Amino acid sequence: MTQDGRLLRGERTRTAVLDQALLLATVSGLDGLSLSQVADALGVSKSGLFAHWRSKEALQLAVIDRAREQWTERVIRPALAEPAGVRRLWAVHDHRLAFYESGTLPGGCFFANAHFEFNARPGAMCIRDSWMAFLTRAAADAGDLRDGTDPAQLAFLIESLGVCAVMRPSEPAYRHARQVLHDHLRTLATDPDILPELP
Amino acid sequence: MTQDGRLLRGERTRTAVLDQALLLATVSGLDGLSLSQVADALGVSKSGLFAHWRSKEALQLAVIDRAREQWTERVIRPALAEPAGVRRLWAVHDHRLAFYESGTLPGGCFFANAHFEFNARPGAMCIRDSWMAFLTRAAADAGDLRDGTDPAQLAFLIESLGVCAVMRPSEPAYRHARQVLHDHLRTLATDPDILPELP
DNA sequence: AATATTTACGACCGGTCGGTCTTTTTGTAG
DNA sequence: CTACAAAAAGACCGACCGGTCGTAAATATT
Repeated sequence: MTQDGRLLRGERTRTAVLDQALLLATVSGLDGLSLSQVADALGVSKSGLFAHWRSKEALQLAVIDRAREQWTERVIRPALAEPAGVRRLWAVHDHRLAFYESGTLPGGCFFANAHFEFNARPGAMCIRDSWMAFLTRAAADAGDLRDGTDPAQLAFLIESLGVCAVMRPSEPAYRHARQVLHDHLRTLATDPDILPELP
Repeated sequence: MTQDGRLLRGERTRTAVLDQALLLATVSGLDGLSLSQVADALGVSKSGLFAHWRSKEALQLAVIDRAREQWTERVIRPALAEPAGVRRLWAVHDHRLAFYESGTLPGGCFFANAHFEFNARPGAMCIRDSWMAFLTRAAADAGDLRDGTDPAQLAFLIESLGVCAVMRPSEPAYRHARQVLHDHLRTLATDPDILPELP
């Protein structure tokens, strides 16, 4: 670990800028994000940002990386702590909704927003591919599902409910998103009772 | 009907501008839409647009109205042609996906895009409320569903699958979106055989 | 104390934005 | 042909955008 106060200061502002930019990006969009807005919100000068990122695009890429780290820590890691199968599938869904409910990002979900922002533009989102692959893998690795269950189809359902819930964050939406998948998993699981009960 | 050639010409360009603006709005976003882009794409001057709409906001509102008309004609009206109940619920889902598949709007779904664009900003989308109300009503009016079926929950599932399908338009996504709801409706319907078979 | 390095700032640039104003073109009617 | 009205064009404005450059302040090294 470095002890240089200059580098420490730089690292501090760098993370502060990234956090602020991530917040603003979920509100104004990754493209609608303005360097002036980010700088003003933190009380720093706009030109100072260029000492850390050579262009707006570089900052955008850093923001994406930051969002991915956050997603991994808040959703994927807790799910991997559960045993593979129906419990892990439920955990990933539940932690995802809990992350949305926490209000960490005022704009809901960074990736959903970004996906809809760029869905018709070149160089689209490749991140979501790995996310869907993760869900599909989690469904395929579930040995406690009835034979004939289509992993891709189940992954699609889980993703659907999550996206729609964050689309209009409200108590009924989160409740429905949980209820539908809970019911569905109970019909698919060979032993439905290993699922935690809904509150 | 007016016969004045001047007014006819104005009406023609007005609809042409609205069509173009709707296309661009699904790509760049309703806010990211630029009057210069719209004008250039049609080979007209930017200032000429202000003869029809006094501001960008007025044009945006007109675009929203246009999108709503299109949605009504392509999705809601064909669904209302079906008898109330499980068949109508299926029709609204199927026609919606077919509209997405037609590629009419390069950006997928205007309303989904707009919703994610403004979900964290004041004066958010009120249109989606009436859409969800329509879905919920269609589910509540279904007399051919098993007792105990929650209309709001079923509407949430239908909306989820539609949104997720347009999120990444692909053959598997559309297939999954149809398969999941088809299976689900068959388990809910008192007479599953009135549902049209999937190809 | 002097020097080098890293962070941060203020002034400034070209370009695009939404919007205004004046003028020209296009079509109707007397 | 003239008078008039609607539509469209063109020049132009202030504001904001991403980005550059020279410089000052803070920190470390010698």
